Amino acid sequence: MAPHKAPDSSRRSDRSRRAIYDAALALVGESGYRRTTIEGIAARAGVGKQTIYRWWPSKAAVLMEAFLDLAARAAEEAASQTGGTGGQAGGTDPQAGAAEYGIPDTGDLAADLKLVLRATVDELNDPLMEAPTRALTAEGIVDAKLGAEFVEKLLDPQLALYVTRLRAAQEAGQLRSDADPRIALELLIAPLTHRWLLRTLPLTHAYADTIVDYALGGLAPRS
Amino acid sequence: MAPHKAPDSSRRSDRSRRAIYDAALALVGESGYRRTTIEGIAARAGVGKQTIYRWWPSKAAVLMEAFLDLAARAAEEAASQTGGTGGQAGGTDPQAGAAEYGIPDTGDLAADLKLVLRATVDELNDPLMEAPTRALTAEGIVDAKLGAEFVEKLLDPQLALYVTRLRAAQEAGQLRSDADPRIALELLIAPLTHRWLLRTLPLTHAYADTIVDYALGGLAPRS
Amino acid sequence: MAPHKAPDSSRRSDRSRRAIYDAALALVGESGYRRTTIEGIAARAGVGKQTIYRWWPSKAAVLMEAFLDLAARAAEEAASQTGGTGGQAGGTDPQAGAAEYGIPDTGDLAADLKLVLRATVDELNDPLMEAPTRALTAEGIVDAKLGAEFVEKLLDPQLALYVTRLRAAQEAGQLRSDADPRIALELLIAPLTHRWLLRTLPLTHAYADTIVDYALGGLAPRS
Amino acid sequence: MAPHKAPDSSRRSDRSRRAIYDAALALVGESGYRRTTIEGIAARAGVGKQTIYRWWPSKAAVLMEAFLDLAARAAEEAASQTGGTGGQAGGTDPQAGAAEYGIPDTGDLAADLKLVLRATVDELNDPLMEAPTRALTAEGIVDAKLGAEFVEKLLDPQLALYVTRLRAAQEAGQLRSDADPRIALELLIAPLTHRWLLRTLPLTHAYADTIVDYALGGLAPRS
DNA sequence: GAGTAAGCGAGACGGTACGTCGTGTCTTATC
DNA sequence: GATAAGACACGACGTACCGTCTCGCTTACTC
Repeated sequence: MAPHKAPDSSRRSDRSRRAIYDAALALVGESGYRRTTIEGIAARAGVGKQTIYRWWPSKAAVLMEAFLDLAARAAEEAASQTGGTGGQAGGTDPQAGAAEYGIPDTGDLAADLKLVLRATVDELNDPLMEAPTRALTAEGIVDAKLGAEFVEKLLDPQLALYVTRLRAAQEAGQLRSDADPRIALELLIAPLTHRWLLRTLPLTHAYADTIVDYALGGLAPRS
Repeated sequence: MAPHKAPDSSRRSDRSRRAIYDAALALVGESGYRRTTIEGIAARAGVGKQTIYRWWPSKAAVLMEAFLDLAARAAEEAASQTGGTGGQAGGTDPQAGAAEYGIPDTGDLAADLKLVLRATVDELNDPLMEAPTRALTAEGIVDAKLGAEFVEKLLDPQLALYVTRLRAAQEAGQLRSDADPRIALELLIAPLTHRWLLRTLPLTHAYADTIVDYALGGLAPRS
Repeated sequence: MAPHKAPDSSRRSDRSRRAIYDAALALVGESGYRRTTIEGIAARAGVGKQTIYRWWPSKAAVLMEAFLDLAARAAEEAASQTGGTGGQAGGTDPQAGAAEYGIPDTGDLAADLKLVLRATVDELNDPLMEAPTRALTAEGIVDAKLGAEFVEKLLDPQLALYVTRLRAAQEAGQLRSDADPRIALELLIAPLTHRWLLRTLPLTHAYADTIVDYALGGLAPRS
Repeated sequence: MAPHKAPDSSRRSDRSRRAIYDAALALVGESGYRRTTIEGIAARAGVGKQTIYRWWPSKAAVLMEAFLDLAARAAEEAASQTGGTGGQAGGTDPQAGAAEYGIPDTGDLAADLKLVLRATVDELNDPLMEAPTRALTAEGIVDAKLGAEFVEKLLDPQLALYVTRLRAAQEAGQLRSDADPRIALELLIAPLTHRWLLRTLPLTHAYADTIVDYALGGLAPRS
């Protein structure tokens, strides 16, 4: 393998890094991922191309970091506004973003899930987030390495919140005790993702509600 | 607007078309979609570049058609082996591919679904199909037009089979009468797609079975 | 060796070739050879970079050809004006340029040489020719391959004219019969080249005359 | 204008300076002037790039100084071996190098010139000196400022020796009294330089001898 | 059966972006 | 305060493909 002598990150220019994040997100939003080029990002950020190639292996990696940074900043901002500790998740990890404040636990599982899934629907339908999220997801589907990073850094932290909430529901007797929360959560999340990614049918609050109802109640007739 | 004078498809070279299909699929399988180029396909197919540009608007479109052709040929072959009449779907449409023969109806909904979903799992895990399917899906996620074509030509025909089977189940009293089959099906299909696309966790027969059980039985405890 | 599959020169675009010549000469004249870039030439010529890289191995090679072409066109023009028959040199070879019409032979060797050398002085002092000629010469000094081409295509044809004239002088008894014309000519030419290349002292008509006198008469006192 | 605040040369690191000379000469010898880079010199010399930029304006200037230093060291060595005062040139100027010991004066002008010109031929043919000398000369041809420096520091001191010897010859009646020594010398030197720079024909001792004979005796037949 | 028009293999063309290299400036830490 | 190290903005390098174009050639269809 290429040793490639890693650059000295202590001397890295923060100014350039942030400018690159901004430029990358802006360009992807404006022109789409395909038409966004590294040269374009560099030009827009007022940065030499080499500064990008020095710190990132690919355009996708730049976008990924920019995206993570965006989420982190959003979370920080949210934290400073609400004054802090949301739910059960420890507040120090900036990665998980807005979702880190956990899924509420009012005692009514169905209601709590609908609340969260409706929020997810809104987020997915947000035109600002759409372009970069789609780009990143699509890239991850084709590039296994990037996909793994995407899952690890963005998806898994969010899914963990569901696991937590579902376990609590199990203890409260609102979820079958023999159900695997990790799989149960997929029954809830996957249909939304499916519609969003493949654009088969519109993704609405009503749909989210229906999914919760079907998943909890089951498709088979209750005897 | 120049109407672009559509070429006379009656004079089209079938030999070239097939060679392009083969080259496209082979190259995507070998080097990935990204590294596959139109020039590369033309060279491998022993074809002029213009012959590709004449008939297809994009690399993705070439791959899409190659893929549809592959599915059609596979279906044809399957048909000639089983002697023909599949399920309820009329056998003349080559598009729907292998799935067109329908979901069996033995009277046991759960068993039938598990059978079909296990087959889907196998198909998704088939390394031959993996690269082009992923490439096409990813492209469709970013390019709405292509995505629509993908859904219309490949996905919808398959989903229609589920709708048919689920409606039958409803009439047989094995599915809640108030359930929308189009949504119910997503509860079953989406988790598989989710795992496959995002590679979160392994996609196995056991997982398919569990999904069927959870979806039919519901996550909430039976009273 | 790299096979490199030579391009099909019969399909070459003449328009592009000439545009490249013009751009190269103009840029070298305006900004100097150093600051002239292949990208710049391509842009100025309205040509893709690859069109340059396809046909020439280096910037120097482009300039060399442009220069030869310039000389050829100048010669052609001169020919069409004077109506043709120059001196003893056959008029069909476009390479040698203006010099091909030979060195006059009035019977007075010294006068003839002074005439020609004064013309050479003027040519070397012509600011239009200066930049590209210097660039080419300098490049040839460092790059032996290019230098050989320079000598073969530009210098040797001119020197041959001197050989011819000096041989005639020998027969006329105006040049020592034991003198090698090829070497004799260097005594005449080299001092001019020397001053021009190294810029030691100004290069004037008087200097040319003096060189002829010294070379013919010898530096030693006549007994 | 920023006067560029000249650095304090008293604090300059001699160690670095010499390392840079060595690296520059070595690299030019190994890879040619073109492929030699300032970064490469710095790396090879174990020196920061800034140390080069602080003290020299260009790559050519570095090489020029390195070359002068080389000549000076060679002269010093020669001096310490022969025990000292060579000819008429005062021994304190290190610039002129080996040539400073002057052109011998045995009374036989032709023999003395042949001796010196043969030595020059050998020096020009020395493969060690060839690369840097060619590089420097070529650079000077294109860059007038550098060329002037080259002439002033390297060429003129050597030519002055010829002037001295030729004047002596004039006084001894071996050179026409009306001949300008500065021009006469060019008749002798320029042909050698010409062959070496342009590589038209091989540069040999015999050639040097012939040049002396032709130049002294003249090309015209002696009456 | 000759004439003609389309598709075809081939590949040159004007371009855009790639990823790398070197420039000359600047900053940081060391001596 | 000069130095070794090296990040930075910049710009050119030479390459790979893009999508368009023009060449002869082959292959139907038309008259």
